[in-house]
Amino acid sequence: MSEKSFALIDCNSFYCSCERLFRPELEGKPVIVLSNNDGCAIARTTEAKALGIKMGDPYFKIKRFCEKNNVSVFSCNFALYTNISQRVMNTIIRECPKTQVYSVDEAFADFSGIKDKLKHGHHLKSIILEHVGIPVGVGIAPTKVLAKLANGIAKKSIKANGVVDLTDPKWQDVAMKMSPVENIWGVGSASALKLRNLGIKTAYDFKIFKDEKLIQRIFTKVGLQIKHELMGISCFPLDFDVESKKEIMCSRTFGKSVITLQTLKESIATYISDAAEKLRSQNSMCTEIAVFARTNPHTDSPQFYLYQRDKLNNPTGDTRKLIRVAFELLEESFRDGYEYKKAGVKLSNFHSSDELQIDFFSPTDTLRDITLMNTMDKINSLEGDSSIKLAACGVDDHAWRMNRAFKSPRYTTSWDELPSFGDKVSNRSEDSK
DNA sequence: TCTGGGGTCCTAGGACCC
DNA sequence: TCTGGGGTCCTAGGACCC
Repeated sequence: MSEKSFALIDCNSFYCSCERLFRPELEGKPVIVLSNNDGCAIARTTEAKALGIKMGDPYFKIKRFCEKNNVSVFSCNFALYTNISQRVMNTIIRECPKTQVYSVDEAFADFSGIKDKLKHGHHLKSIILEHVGIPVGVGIAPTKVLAKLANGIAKKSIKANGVVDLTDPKWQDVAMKMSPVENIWGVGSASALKLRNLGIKTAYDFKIFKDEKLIQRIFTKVGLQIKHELMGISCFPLDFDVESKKEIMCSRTFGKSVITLQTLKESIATYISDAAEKLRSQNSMCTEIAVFARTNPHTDSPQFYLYQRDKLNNPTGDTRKLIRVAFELLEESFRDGYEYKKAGVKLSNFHSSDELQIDFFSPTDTLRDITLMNTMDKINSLEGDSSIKLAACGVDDHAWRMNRAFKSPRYTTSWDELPSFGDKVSNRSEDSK
């Protein structure tokens, strides 16, 4: 049996490259793509990176700079990116049937048994460019972590011309000595700091570090697996079942703050509709639903994080039912007087479903009509009562993750502790201008 | 002073990824 | 004025059971 081998194919500045497909004249020029509501930069070409534009830079802060430096700026178009992504992935899968689609712009292909891996990598790269028009980098190695490392070099090195093969352990060591621990896939800032405190500065230092028990204790099982992957021992096999999500979330930041329950409800109804559609498309039903909304963390105002979740007695993928529960949860925790800046829903705890959907209320158009009609009554009239109990007000990993700012003392989840807004907002009944 | 023990399930918290 | 939107996994500790 031949040695295991993985190729990581990663699209260059993917969203920007998608936009460039339709604007070829932007080749070689700085381009960025903005998030929802044109909030911040979420993709930059190398030219834009070279200008110093950072991932997540708020657009209003760099707008002037972009104008001055002729940076082309695009609002995001996820429908387009998803479509282009599928074309890229299909092209890869045609060439390498054993491929794990890892994210919208990345895939791991099984390169085991391929004789001239470097040549095959170049072939993939050119065929994707030719068929879809998207430039990619290819990193080849015996483990995923090393393939990731190879990919990083492939994108940076001019000599590599987009493809790097780290099959040879000698080259692995060379690459690892060049790579600071922060660059290892799976090592974030918290772990990097701890590793540096242990005197581990490069990927190579980590590879040759002797005390595995210590690594396991400090960085858990995953940390040790990463170390083993650096040593050439594959711990993360290809996973072909990435289609099936375990959680489905839909959330948005609002352009303007939302103050009324009714406006919040309309958003939540839309999010549920989108999430439920995804749920059904993977033949799942959920038994847990969460609703959340938060105030704007980028201000000095008192912060509030509304969060409610509930378990459903019976699994469902029915939009109506989910909306009704979501509305109950929302009403239960809605606080008048707060300016909500972001809201969302999360469906989880899935059961597989064979029967599907005949009864399921899915067409988004119909739902839009309903939300536009602006009434909970309409929803209620669609089906009988629901006697679902409300969960206690709580916080979960999601709340924590939403924004670290919420860890600060100004963040409260207990209604009794809510700061008083006084006259400032008490008369407000419309959503803010 | 002494104060069962073992097992399972669930959740919050922490870390990481794109 | 204006600050993204998704995901996954692991572990400790509490609740609960016998």
